[in-house]
Amino acid sequence: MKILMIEDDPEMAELICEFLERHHITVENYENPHLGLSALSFKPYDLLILDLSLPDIDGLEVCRMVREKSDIPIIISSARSDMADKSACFYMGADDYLPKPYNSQELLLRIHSVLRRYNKPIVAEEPSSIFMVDIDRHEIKKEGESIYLTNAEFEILAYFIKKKGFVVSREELLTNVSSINYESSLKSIDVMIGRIRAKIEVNPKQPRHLISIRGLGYKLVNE
Amino acid sequence: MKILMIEDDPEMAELICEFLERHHITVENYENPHLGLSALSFKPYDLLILDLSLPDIDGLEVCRMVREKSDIPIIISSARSDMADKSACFYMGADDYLPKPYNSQELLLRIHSVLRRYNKPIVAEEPSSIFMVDIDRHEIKKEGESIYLTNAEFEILAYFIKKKGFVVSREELLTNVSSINYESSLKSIDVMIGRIRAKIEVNPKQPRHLISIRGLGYKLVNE
DNA sequence: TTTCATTGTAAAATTATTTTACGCAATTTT
DNA sequence: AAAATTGCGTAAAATAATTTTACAATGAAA
Repeated sequence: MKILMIEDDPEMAELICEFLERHHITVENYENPHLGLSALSFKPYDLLILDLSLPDIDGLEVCRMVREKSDIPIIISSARSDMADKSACFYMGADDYLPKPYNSQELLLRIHSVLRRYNKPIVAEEPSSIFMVDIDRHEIKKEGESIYLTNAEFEILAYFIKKKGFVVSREELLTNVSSINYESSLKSIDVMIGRIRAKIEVNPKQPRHLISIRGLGYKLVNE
Repeated sequence: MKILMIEDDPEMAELICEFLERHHITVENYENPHLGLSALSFKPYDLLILDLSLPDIDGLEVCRMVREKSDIPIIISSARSDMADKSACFYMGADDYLPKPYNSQELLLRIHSVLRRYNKPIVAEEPSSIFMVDIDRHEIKKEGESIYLTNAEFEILAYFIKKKGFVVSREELLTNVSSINYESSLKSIDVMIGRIRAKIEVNPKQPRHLISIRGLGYKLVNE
């Protein structure tokens, strides 16, 4: 996560840098817009924080120039907080506008929100669960990969996932999973478990996820 | 340009409506969030303005529910202007946050800015959709290639695309797709699906996009 | 009115899923 | 160590849902 900043006030720049670095964001500041622009064309950045009141070129003009060459998310900050400027920024292709003075927390919030829009989540969510259910799409993913399951298989596995590792008895499945007939024999559960294993286990002979607990039933290890 | 608003204060709603209508924006307000939500699923809107302090459900919860089903741009307005709420909004997938009181001009600005972001898929938000609908041209393209579809076929497929991979039941299609007579038998849906498959699938016998979910309906895999 | 494309119906064919049955293997109990 | 229990894998049978087919109804355009 690396941010390019163009801000001519060294104190301000220092302040922001320190704050963001504390949040594990690398910031590179250029007090001179020309240098900043050339840095942008040579190195990859995730976001640009641009001050409006710059020496030499106007910030808006910088914004336009950036937007001509790059899709990078842009947050503009400015002491001039009048409406006209604001509109102009968006017109130039900025993604957010932050009137000075602002507190650092506010900036961080905007960074997150802008990045979210670009589908670049700052903190890659690390779900510790291997299996994730999407009821609406009738889909279960194992490590992000969607696995094809029949109705009963889907419901059974979803039930196990819901149970978070607790042992589930065959009776419990029979009564709680609607797509298996509750009058069926308990044996059919075994068959279905076998089929689910064939689909979710690397080596179905030595299951690592759907574990049988002799005499009790099965449990799911979802990690 | 049509906006859905969920705002329980009738005066406030009236004010905003009038202002926006003067700017040629159609606004439909629901004072009850449930009604608003259901409107959203039945009709197409360009943007949602959501009040946080609602009766019955919390605005944040409404936001989450909307975001689960839809990509619509969301602007949240609220009298509670604390940071926590603000972050929560963005976390729930809102696109902008507008603390009350605000003047109408400010709102209009936000609307434009949010819409601008959406129309400019700077980084393709939906990185790989195979099927794209162009309602105005009554056209659906598969990987850029426009495919000829009859009215009913078009609406059905468009409906699937809108649903983003969610399972759609035959009943749902019957009631939501206007060009199929809602008195028709559910079986006709299957026939139409078959016809659509013949047009969009490489091998209609082994569909890879319009997948049937036994006992539930169908879903579209749009990638 | 005729024609043509589209939509809807119904039955047959096909296919997928669930269930049962049974033999074998593994584990536990006696 | 033998017997009993429990779990596993396979295949066949039963069931149920989907797809295909052929054709009828509809409705808009010529």
